[in-house]
Amino acid sequence: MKPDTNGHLPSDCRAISEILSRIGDKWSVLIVMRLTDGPLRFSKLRETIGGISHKMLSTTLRGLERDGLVTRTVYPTIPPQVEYSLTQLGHELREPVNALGEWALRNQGKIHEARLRYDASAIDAAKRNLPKTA
Amino acid sequence: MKPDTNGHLPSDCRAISEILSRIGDKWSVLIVMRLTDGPLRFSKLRETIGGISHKMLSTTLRGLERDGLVTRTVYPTIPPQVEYSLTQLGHELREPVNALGEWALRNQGKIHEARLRYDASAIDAAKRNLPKTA
DNA sequence: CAGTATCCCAGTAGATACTG
DNA sequence: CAGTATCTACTGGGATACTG
Repeated sequence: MKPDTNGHLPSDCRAISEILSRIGDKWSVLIVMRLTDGPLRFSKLRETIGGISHKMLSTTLRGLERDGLVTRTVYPTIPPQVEYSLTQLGHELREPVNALGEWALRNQGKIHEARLRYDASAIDAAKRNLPKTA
Repeated sequence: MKPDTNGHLPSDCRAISEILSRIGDKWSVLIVMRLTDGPLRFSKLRETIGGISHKMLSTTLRGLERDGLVTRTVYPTIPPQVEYSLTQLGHELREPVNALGEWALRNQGKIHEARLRYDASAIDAAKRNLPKTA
């Protein structure tokens, strides 16, 4: 296999792709970020992340736990208490994710402008195709 | 709004989440990586990325173009030729994506192990619940 | 060659209700 | 409180066929 200009093999792209499909879903990153400052209980986690359903929080947490990014601790009290916290691996993940986040923050304006431009020209194109309707 | 330990606001998390949902799909990153070394034509792009359907390549490229990450250039030859290349923004995106990729590469072993552990204990738990069946 | 449109299946996520 | 199960709606993505 021939490395590209960055010394990356094609197979590396697959690895990137794989990890992205793992954390690229709607909630994983949000959960990891929320656990940055310390452990949180299920319900607290759900509060602080707006808009996540009971089911999705449960499902996503199990996925993160399975991949060793999050630890689940059950306190056998009544009513039961369950705490979630980041593992070492989970904490380490935050670094590249933050890098991506900073890129996003830095460039969200440009992306927004690009979209406006694109959508505007798409409308123009549509008008050229449908000059007389309405 | 209160910054977390990294000086990030909760709204930043949304921005991260948003960009991730943009590039976190199955193909975007793969396409960006393939365009690293220079422009490629539609069919060439499709060849080098294994397994992508005609439709998805088209759809994903349009999305990347809309966000200003990719440029589409049409050469009015017969048969028509269309070249895709990264914009400046597209090239800049590669940096944080590579960082994530390197994290993925570095830790894929750990993740794999964590999964094996998790799955093994899940099976054990299942066995405890179903001791006599089969 | 490049791209769009249509059809269709499968996986995903929400709402709701129930259990330990 | 934490979590699972079910049912349903929506969407993503593949196959195919057609157009500039």
